[in-house]
Amino acid sequence: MSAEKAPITCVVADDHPAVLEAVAEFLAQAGIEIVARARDGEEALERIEQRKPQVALVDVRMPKLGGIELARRAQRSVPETAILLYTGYGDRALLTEALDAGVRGFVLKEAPMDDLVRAVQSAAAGSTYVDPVLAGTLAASSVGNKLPQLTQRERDVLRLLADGLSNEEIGKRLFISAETVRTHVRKAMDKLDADTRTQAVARALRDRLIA
Amino acid sequence: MSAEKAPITCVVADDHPAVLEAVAEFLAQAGIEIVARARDGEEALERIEQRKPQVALVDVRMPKLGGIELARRAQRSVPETAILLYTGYGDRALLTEALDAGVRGFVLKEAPMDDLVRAVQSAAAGSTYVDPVLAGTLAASSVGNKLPQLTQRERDVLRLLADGLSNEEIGKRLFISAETVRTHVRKAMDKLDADTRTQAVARALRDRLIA
DNA sequence: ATCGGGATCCCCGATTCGGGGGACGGCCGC
DNA sequence: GCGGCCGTCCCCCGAATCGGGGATCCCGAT
Repeated sequence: MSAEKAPITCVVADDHPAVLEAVAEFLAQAGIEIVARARDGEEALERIEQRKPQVALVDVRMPKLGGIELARRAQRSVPETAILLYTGYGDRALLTEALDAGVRGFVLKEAPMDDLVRAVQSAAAGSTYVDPVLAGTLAASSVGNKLPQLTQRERDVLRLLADGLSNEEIGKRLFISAETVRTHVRKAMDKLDADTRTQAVARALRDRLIA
Repeated sequence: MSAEKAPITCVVADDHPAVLEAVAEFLAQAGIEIVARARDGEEALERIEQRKPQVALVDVRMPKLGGIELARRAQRSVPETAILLYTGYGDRALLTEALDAGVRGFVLKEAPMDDLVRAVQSAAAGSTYVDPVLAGTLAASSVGNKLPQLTQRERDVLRLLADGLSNEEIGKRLFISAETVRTHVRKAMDKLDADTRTQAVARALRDRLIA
């Protein structure tokens, strides 16, 4: 018994043609059956729902529908498909967000391509593959290093703060008093462990808590 | 006369193995001679200086040495090599910075791979290739929409500001007075057209003027 | 040689911020 | 039903910031 079991079925999605081709080609040569390719999130979701592959290897950043949201939806409609994220970088926010979106694995684009095969095989086998580098990040974040949870209101305020509005102006915009804005800002600063409102905004931006 | 002129020589550099393979493979099939491949900026620069290819297709973000800085150095040591940037996205900051770094072209990773060939050929022929999408951005930015140029000092100050330091603390850190810090902040605010220091930091972060 | 820009420093008055406190209603979960 | 979180609003006070001036020095470009 060697190469004669049914091949793993896989959908590949990436908005970069080069990546899409390379990945699909490589996996195919490794004996994995590429049942579909997609260039954006929506297309990927369609293909996954149509073909119900064992594995879907998707880019995180794609037009129309990002990898995370794609995973979230595919999780509901096609739970038997394991979603693997193919990402160029990994920060805690992405990691944790993807985790509870039901993602079954991470592969870094910097990693050797052989890792792709291992990841796909792991995912198909039901286990989870996480890139070693990301695993480190993950470990660090689970050892008490969880990133703060901002409320919607706090994000609203920080967002406007980042746009240069004063407390007063933000209050007018959100139909609340400047005092309340101050409260939100201070609570956000507290959560973000920031000494100044500016630092709070910078941290929120860097951690992608606000856009 | 068709396929029998000397092939264009090209170095390809990308830290993502998938991209590196795909691009090199594709260009090779298009009759372009790939004289070297590199996985990071330093390696790329070495290869370029050794092989002096007509074209070097390099990723913007690479370990050790980014594409822009690579272009800047290669421009001095090997001016006969045309540097093509292969980038996943294009914002004005990147575009303008790359332009005066001597970059000879841009290709988006989202673009069809055939564009790669055209870009390489254009670059080899001495002209400049810019991805249509980026060309749009470029046009928009040349119609008075140029993004601000911050001085090193201004970036330093904004950087520390983003870390929550006060003027006083920044001054201590940079061995200048808090008053001078204020001046830099105000000039940066001025350039960034920001109403508050917080907005200045947010804009600088978003436009990647500071990290 | 002049001119501009960058970096440095200073003063002022008005406003805002940071950090502390308290308060009230609503909603959700236990 | 009660505690806890969220969102809202208010007070005080000292410190910092804002926006507007002006000033000096040096270097590189013209």
